[in-house]
Amino acid sequence: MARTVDDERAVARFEAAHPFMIGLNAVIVAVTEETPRVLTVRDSANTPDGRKGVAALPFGPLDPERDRTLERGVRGWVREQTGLELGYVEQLYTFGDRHRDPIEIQGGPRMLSIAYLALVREGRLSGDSRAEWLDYYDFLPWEDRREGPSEVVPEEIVPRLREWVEVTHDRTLRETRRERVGIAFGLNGIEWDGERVLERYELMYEAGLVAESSSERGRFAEGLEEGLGRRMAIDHRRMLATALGRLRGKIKYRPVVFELLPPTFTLLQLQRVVEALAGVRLHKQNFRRLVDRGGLVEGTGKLDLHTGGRPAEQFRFRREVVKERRAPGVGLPSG
Amino acid sequence: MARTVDDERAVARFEAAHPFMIGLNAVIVAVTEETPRVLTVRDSANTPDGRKGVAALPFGPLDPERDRTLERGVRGWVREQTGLELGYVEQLYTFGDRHRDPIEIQGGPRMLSIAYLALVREGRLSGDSRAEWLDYYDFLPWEDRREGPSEVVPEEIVPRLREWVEVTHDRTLRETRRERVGIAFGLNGIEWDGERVLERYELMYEAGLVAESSSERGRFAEGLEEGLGRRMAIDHRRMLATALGRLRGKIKYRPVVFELLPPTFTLLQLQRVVEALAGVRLHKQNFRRLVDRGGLVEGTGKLDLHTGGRPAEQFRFRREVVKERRAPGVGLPSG
DNA sequence: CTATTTATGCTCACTTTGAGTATAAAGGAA
DNA sequence: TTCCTTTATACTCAAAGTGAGCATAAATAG
Repeated sequence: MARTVDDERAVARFEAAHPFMIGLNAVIVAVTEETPRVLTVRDSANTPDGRKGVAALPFGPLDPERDRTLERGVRGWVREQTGLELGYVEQLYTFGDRHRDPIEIQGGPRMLSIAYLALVREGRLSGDSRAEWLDYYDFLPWEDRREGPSEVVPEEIVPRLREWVEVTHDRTLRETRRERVGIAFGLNGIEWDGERVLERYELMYEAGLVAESSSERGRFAEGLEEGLGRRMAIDHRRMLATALGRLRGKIKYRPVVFELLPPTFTLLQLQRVVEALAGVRLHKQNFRRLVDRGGLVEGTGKLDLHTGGRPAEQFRFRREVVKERRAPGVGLPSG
Repeated sequence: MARTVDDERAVARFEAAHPFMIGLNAVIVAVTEETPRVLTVRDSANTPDGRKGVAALPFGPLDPERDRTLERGVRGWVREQTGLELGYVEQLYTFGDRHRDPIEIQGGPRMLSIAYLALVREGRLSGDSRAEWLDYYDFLPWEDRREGPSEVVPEEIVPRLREWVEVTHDRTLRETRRERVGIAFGLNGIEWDGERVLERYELMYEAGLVAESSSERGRFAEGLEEGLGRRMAIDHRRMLATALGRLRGKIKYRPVVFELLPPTFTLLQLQRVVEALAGVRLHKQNFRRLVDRGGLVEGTGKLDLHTGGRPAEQFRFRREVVKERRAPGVGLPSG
């Protein structure tokens, strides 16, 4: 083991270290009609009571023999498990805190998961398909504000979080929490920021408002038997939150939406997909001005007659835009 | 090992898998006067010839016993190795491709590195300091365009890359490469994009223009004994490139620059730090309009008399801005 | 034929940007 | 002291970009 920065102590500790297990997780996103979806599998390991099994993200081990790169590893077993061929793939985050998985406590090796974000056009699943497409917002309902702010925020989340803040003994910590809640949920004059998905989830997790919070969910969850939103295995919902936040940011400056659309589409279809991800409604005329003045799309001349009104022209993505503009995304104005 | 998504084959392969070694790397950035710096250590393991040792990023193993979270791990051994107490820390990327380290080929366990980005005010180093602050742009000279585009781009880099493109046999691959070069280096009408740091480095790596490219550097490197820019251990320069790209992006929408500045500073000092990172000069009057109209800073009333001209007011960062604006960064206009 | 629905073109006020001009307040040199 | 150089800071102005909405076009369902 010559590889290191010749720090003797480090080398020694390194070699003595327990082995790790490396898992690869994928948050695979598609949008059908107007609902964002995520590909899930059933994890019965985490429901000892023999019920159907909680939803989990597709998961696979990194096979050091086969997978020359991490990304190939992800693509490989997603193909095996679901028959899906991934297009756009990007590394999201590496989760490695101890005790992410309750079962790990019992002395097994430390578990590390590298999460990836993938975008696909929803397709039929093959493979040993225990895989299933589920509605993304079932897991994070408060993130969908297309029909206005979700009532669960003022009615359930904010009051409970406020209480959680108030009973914090340490003064500094209390103020920090108050500030975090305000920023994350857009209180006292602050605007709701669609990208702060993870901050919102983490606050709810810390306050015990989601089912994944450790067994003692505490008093703030009174009346929330199942917690808020649908639960997922281990810390997979945190990955979901991370992915959504990243995607909402990325959409603004890179033309990634097109990965989710068929080769040709109407401008309204495009808009609906963006809205589905961003979780807000957009102004139609301005949206179309943005995308075609920005050179993101070009008309094909063909019409889509199934719009329910005047036929819409079909457009396609202009790949060349990447060479022309600095940040060719779809800006997300207010509404 | 109950943890998994009940895929028998996966479980089996998982348990049979070789152990991995997990390393933590930190790209620790500071800005002194007007030069961005990175904290490095010497890695003699990679220079068998007994010379001084190539520059490397501070490196440490993840200690599963001690480090409850990855971030604590990074903070911990940076403290030990350099005496530095890190402030702002963010996870950058996980590098896990096989044979990142040439030495690994000889059959050792697979090596995975999780890289972090940290921002600090440059300080004195303690600890067993083999650590040293070096100029960031020594490693990526072409990224500094404050005095205009670096001549090395048109004189050395682009001609060699063009040749590399031209001799590509496969037609599709050749076109892809041509396009990549154009986008990354701002050719044929495309604008130079400061954030594409990694894309530029990877092209140069692939074409064999940097010393880290595998032993056979090939004909495009003729006359470049040492490769372009100063070399680093293993794939650390790739981490440097990743970090700079990320930082250049982040600076625009999060107030991270202030992590690099003293508590109070003049607007010109602030501007110089931003310019140092962005690698471009900015328009002074517009820059100051941006930061104070954006509510990023507030005057302290005190003056700095050592400006060399009229005294400048000293400002401080307005922490509250985070609660008010959606993207409180310093936009980076052209010049 | 008409009401309804979606598509698409265009206006208008307002804000943000890019680029300068002009003036102020230090120190140093003549 | 006066002038010259240097940096700070206030303002102007045109061009480009945004948020909102009005108006017209072209389908379909009764």
